[in-house]
Amino acid sequence: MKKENITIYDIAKEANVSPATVSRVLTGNAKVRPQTMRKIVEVIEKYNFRPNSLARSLLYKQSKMIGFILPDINHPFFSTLVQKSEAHALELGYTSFLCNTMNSSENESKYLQSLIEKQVDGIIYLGGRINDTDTDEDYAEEMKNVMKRIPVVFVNGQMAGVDAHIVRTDEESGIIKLVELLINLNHKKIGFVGGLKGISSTEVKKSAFIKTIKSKGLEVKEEWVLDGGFNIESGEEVAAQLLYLRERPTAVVCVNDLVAIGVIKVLTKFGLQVPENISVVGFDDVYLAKYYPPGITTVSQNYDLLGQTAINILVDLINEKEAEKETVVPTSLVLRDSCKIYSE
Amino acid sequence: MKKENITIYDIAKEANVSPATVSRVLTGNAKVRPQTMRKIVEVIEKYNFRPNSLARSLLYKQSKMIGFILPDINHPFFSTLVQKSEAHALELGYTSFLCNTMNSSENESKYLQSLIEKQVDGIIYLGGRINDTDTDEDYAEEMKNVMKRIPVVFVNGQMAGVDAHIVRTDEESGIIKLVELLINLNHKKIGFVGGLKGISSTEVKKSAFIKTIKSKGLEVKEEWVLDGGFNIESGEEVAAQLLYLRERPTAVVCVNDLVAIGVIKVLTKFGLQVPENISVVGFDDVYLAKYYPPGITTVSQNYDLLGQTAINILVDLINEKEAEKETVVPTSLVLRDSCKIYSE
DNA sequence: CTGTTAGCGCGTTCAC
DNA sequence: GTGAACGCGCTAACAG
Repeated sequence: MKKENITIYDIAKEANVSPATVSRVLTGNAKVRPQTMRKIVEVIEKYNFRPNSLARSLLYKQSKMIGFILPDINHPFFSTLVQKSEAHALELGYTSFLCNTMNSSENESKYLQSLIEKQVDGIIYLGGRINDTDTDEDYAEEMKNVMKRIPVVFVNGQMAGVDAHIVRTDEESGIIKLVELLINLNHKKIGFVGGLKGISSTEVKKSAFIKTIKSKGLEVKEEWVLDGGFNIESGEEVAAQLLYLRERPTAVVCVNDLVAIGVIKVLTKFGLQVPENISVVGFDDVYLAKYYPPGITTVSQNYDLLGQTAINILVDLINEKEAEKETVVPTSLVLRDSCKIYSE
Repeated sequence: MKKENITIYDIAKEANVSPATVSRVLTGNAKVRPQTMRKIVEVIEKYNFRPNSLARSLLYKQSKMIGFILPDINHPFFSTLVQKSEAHALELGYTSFLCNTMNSSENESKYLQSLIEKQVDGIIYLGGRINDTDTDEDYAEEMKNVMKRIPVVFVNGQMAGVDAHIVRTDEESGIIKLVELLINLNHKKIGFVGGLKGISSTEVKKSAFIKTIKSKGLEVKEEWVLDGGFNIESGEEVAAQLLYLRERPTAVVCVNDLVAIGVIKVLTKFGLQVPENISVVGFDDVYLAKYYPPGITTVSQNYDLLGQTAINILVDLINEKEAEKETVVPTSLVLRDSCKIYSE
């Protein structure tokens, strides 16, 4: 089990210098005579020596690692966001630790503990309990405890009573853009489908939807507002419900692109063409949205900006600099072919 | 910058015991009087103390971390595989470090060094240079150096001259199943599209394709075998080429599902219905394959088994147990609606 | 059952 | 410009 590691002592001995000198060439923190330096570098390369970052972190009290907490890396929204964030973190000298909670609060707690033990310098919270509208007391307590020791940034989430730094997509204005688009396209019967009660993103979107519809003097039919979930299956189920309706909406806003895909799939299957017979729009601009026929009109999350901002704020916090308490990242409308002008 | 960490010394002092005793209750490696134990646990909870795993790893010479090297977490094949593998690793007590190389060999080298410095116990190589058919000398050398210190498992890849433990999907038999299916459906003009020359997966699949076609007494037309890449865009481009042909194949085997999606998209756009006018099959059984209309017939990679096997072998190597040098994971045909019987 | 001590690998004083 | 010594937080070994 015990690995025989090469250490600076071995290097020092072979190069006839002290470990301290080896350390100096490693860090570059002090001057070393070129000749000595050359010799040391030579030995280092000979043995392919790499300093043990564990030891270094122990000493510095800095691990140069950040933890990511997210529900599921398999969801394109998260995989894209993670990829962008991670790349930016790497540029800033941080490596990333991914924690897929698989929507289990238990896992979430375990991972949180694990990240603390691993001495990560900060945590990016992409999803999980920060998405619940009703904050669980115990979780909030746990979160506060974590935050006492480690800087945390919430992305698109929040917790009641937890005073965290937040970076969030402007979901409200995104939905408004979508609804206004549909209204401008002459739609008067518009539905909102997918998402779950109690998940903040759903609530934010839904109320933005209702507000906009009403402000335009249109009606929000209860049967056109259908809960579901966030994946393709949810969209399929919700579409089935849509089909049962005596009076169907002429356009549907979906909580995200995956739901939109599910909706389009089932609607099409049963003979309702999108956008000819019904318009459907999504949210997120997942890469699929572009490819799924007919191409889904949606709102882009601005992954790059969202990820970079989150990392920048976290790093500022790590370095004990001031940072914006709440940053709102704008969205942009992406026009594709899943909606069209409504005409009787 | 310096964080004031709570240590076992603080706990020990407060509980009027020695650090060693605190350590004993932490590890459970020795008996402690219940009364003492209770007191210690109490103090630990009071301060919400967590042991520093960096220090522990330094001592044990084991980090309980594994590194994953992969091209891009945003590709559903990798995100699924990672998710399955990671979950299994976690069950075995290992946490995972993801390294997205973004198809850059430079990043790959950097990450490799970083993983060594971080003292990961093992590395799972999901993709990157192990997918090249022509092995670069320097990379092979670097890899061998890494493997001298850390166990490595290659998933669906290999390097000439590098004697690694390998877990791989039986791509050959997968392709054979696909081609035989098409032939049984009466197709006589079959193409193979996507993938890149010099990438082993492509070469394996392509030669399995050619072999099978020939063994059935059919012809392999050169213009029906088109290189491309591995994403949806590649599929689109390749489909455009297909459209130019005077004589088109009646069925196309794609190097993977994403390419199949791109192909179907463009073909459909230009009026060729799938499967009515042309049959298209993919590979991987990415979750999209199920949803992308008309539902793509493909070969499933058996992600669970692939991931678990890789982790099991790696962990065996870490524990210096014997392990299979090469494990082949079977595939299974997934029938959906993107191909049908050919009739003149 | 419990305390003392040493050392994992490294970097940073402080002398020289 | 270089070396000796200490300490980061933890646990195993050895006494008691």
